Amino acid sequence: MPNKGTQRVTMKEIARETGFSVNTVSKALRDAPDLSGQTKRMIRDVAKRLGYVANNMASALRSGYSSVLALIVGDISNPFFGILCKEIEQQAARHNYTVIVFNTEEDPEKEDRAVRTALSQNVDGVLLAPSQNGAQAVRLLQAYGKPCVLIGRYFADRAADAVLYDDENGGYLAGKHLLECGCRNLLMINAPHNSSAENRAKGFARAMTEVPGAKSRMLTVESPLGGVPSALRQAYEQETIDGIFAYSDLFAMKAIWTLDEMGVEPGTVRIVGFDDIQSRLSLSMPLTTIGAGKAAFGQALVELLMKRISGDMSDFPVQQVLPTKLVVRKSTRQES
Amino acid sequence: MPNKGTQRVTMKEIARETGFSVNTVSKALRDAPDLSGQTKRMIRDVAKRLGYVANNMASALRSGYSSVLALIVGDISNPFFGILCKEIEQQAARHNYTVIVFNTEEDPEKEDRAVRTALSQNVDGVLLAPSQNGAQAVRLLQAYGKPCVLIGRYFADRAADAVLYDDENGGYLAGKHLLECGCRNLLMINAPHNSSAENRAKGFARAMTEVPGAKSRMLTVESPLGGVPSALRQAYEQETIDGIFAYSDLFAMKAIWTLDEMGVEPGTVRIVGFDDIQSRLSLSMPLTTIGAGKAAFGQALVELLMKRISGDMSDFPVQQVLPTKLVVRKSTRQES
DNA sequence: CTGTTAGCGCGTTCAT
DNA sequence: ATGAACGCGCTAACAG
Repeated sequence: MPNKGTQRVTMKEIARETGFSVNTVSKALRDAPDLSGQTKRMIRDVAKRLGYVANNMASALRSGYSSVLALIVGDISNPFFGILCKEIEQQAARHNYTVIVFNTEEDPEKEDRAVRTALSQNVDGVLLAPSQNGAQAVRLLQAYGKPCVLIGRYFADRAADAVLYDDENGGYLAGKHLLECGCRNLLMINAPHNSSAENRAKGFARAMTEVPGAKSRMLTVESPLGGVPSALRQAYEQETIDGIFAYSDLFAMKAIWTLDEMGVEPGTVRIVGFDDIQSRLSLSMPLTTIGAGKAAFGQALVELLMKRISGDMSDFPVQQVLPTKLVVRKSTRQES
Repeated sequence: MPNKGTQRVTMKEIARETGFSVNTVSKALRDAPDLSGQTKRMIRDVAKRLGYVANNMASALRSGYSSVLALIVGDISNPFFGILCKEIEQQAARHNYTVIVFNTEEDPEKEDRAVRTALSQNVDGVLLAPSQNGAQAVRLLQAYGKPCVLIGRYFADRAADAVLYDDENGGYLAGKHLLECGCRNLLMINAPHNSSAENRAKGFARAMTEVPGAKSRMLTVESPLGGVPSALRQAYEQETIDGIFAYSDLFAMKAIWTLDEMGVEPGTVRIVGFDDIQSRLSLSMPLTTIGAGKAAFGQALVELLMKRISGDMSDFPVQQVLPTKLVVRKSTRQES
């Protein structure tokens, strides 16, 4: 076992080198207010010279704060979460925090393991995109008094903090846009039961009521997308479709490609997605979508969690809602 | 400060509850070989009943092993790294390891900070996708004796472990395929100076030598992709182009969309990318590409790092190369 | 098989 | 303004 992981240079050595006590070294490096500037400077110079790197485990063990957050999502390779992960990591870094990532695959057991591992790592807080059964994970975290903010979803009891998109409005904007494009036979391809899927469907349905003669159906497809092609083929054969609202941009792209493979003339079916991942990926998808700021989202998540960690907040759960807006691209424009 | 992050239940309490010493509890929970099965079972039952969660910081402080890895990449929101991150997280979990993520934005300063933070978190090892100046980060890690495996790139001295794709062969396959499609005026859109970009270009150039009359140019574009459109427009105006080999699928998609915006007839220019991100993202990009297994890549990275951590390996640096293959899709097929 | 002793590196508390 | 003593929770090394 050659690499013991232990730091080479410790405060003890800096103390020996400078003649001060370990305690004084500790204070100097943390910029405590009751030390002379000269002492601080000297100690820091020596620390730098020796290549001192703080041992966060020791500091965490003693202080009770680890400066680590957990990010628990279904699938970090999903571009939406990838973008979000980056924003979160950067916001966390601003607060001198580090981020551990877990994938749950939407599997309650893996989610549970992720939460336990996070607790075991003494994370100061958790950002959780819960699976359908995620309420259990939330209860576990709450039982351990660990601050937790939900990502984009909430549960019926609304007992946990959450940062959300205005899904209902997003769904409404999507439906309204498709109707304004002249579509009358609409299909929503939705994800399975969760709060954001429900609200998007609700807003979409509301838009439908505003135009007489508009017909719409809904199709629910298991993530991860495997079911889109067959479901869409079936729906398309049953009845004509001239507009699709998809739960996410990934669903929408799958739909576009499926229609292409089915030989449907481009421009026949207008499509709207959700998330606007393309604006950040340079993926160049010409897809109309419901945009929702991901930088603001990540920032809101981290800020809320930080407030919970520092404890300067009332104990009532907070659900913060971020606005959504329509972004028009080629997938709903007339093919000329 | 209401949440001290400290675990509620400690080994001490389990010891009190069971009548055993703290040490015996520790051994039982770690499944040490020198305890009676009965004792172990009893202790574990009590631990479970009390909801015990191990405190990994304390364990790490004492043992010198944190069971944490650092993953340092340019941009985790890049789908390639998103997919890789997921693979790595899952492989790490198999070894009871946890992954901390850092984004460097290809900025040497951020890269340096990431390495220092990782050291400070006592990670047992680092997986690093180095920036152009990343050799410095590697030296820092080596100076601290911290195991490190490079992701997809290496430096001239080859002094660090690395897992690589067979970039040279990938470039060759791409070039050969375009030539076989009948293209004779080729363009490679490459990323700035790094080992994988160079090797892809080398293989591509080799393919060009095999067909008399084939003409090819190379264009180098700064990541993150911003420059592709203008560079491509300029190149296209200068001279005719009937085939493009792009450094990555992201570059390729940007190129496709740019050509579309330029009003170039679809099918006029055949395009080959690199990475095959679409097979994993369900992104449904009909893009011919050089495929390179990402599951195998993640696994090789983690396995190699684990071997370094456990120390059962010779000290010579290892460069492991994974095969690449051609994946033909619509972007190089004849538009009928 | 089980208990005792010691200490990982640091922060807190109190004394000076 | 600085230092000494103590302990965070756990594991290593030994003793029995």
